[in-house]
Amino acid sequence: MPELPEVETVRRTLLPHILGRTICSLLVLREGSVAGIAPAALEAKVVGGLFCRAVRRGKYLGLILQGRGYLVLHLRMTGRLVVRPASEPHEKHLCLALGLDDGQELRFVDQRRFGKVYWADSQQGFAAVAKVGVEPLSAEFTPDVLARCLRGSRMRLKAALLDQGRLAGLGNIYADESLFRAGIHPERPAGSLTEIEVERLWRGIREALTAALENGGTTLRDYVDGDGRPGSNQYHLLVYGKAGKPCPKCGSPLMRLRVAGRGTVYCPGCQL
DNA sequence: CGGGCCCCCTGGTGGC
DNA sequence: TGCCACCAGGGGGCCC
Repeated sequence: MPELPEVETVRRTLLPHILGRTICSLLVLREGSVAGIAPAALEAKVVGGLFCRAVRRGKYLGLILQGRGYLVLHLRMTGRLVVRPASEPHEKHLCLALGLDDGQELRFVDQRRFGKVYWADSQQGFAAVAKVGVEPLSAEFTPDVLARCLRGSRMRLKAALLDQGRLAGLGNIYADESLFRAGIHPERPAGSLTEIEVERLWRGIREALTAALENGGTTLRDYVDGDGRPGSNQYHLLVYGKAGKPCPKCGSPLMRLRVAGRGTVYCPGCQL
């Protein structure tokens, strides 16, 4: 499940494959994967365009075509971006293929079909598609900013962390990892944290995301980077997917809850 | 405002 | 071996 560290890793690893390349063709195999624009209109926007930059906001990836706009992607659960020679057979769940001027294809493959491709004509358009809150790895994200994200909210804390309009890019894995690192219970009312707890949560979020980024993301099943390589952060997770196993801090069994419709793992001894 | 549920969707798992 | 219910979840929509 690509969250911020995975999408950022894709951005960094994909860039060398597409930078300076011109798009020669667009093949839409699954119209449902294209949102907000008709496939023919998207074709007119992208064919002839040159990749000059790639940006990320939360879990949204923006591949910038010089003087044209943003090819925006959201990978959702199982979306993958792969670069393959155009001569290679299509993947089973291929949704969209961009022919490049070096004989390669940039392919959007998505087994579960939740992923979406959008088009934005401008930076403002990109911001309107990728309408998310503060970037947790930016300098702008301070404990004070986190406090403002949570202040006055009676939502359960984990639900607030998953709310992309508040913080950009946390999904189920890193929400659990951040809360464990901070030692705070996922069901605490978001607005009930003390200043000290907000500071701990701020650090927990930063550390969980930074570690994941250093490890090239978490590969549980489907996620691979722009080179087709899995990440290794799954070997460094502290609690996600480890219900019943001993807590890495205190040894008591990790417990499982359902919060905001998501499976949630936490330590009843450490997270208060 | 927030919680709960459904939907989109496929493949893996476990029960019988 | 096969069939089937169930589960995983990002995000949007809907109702209460």
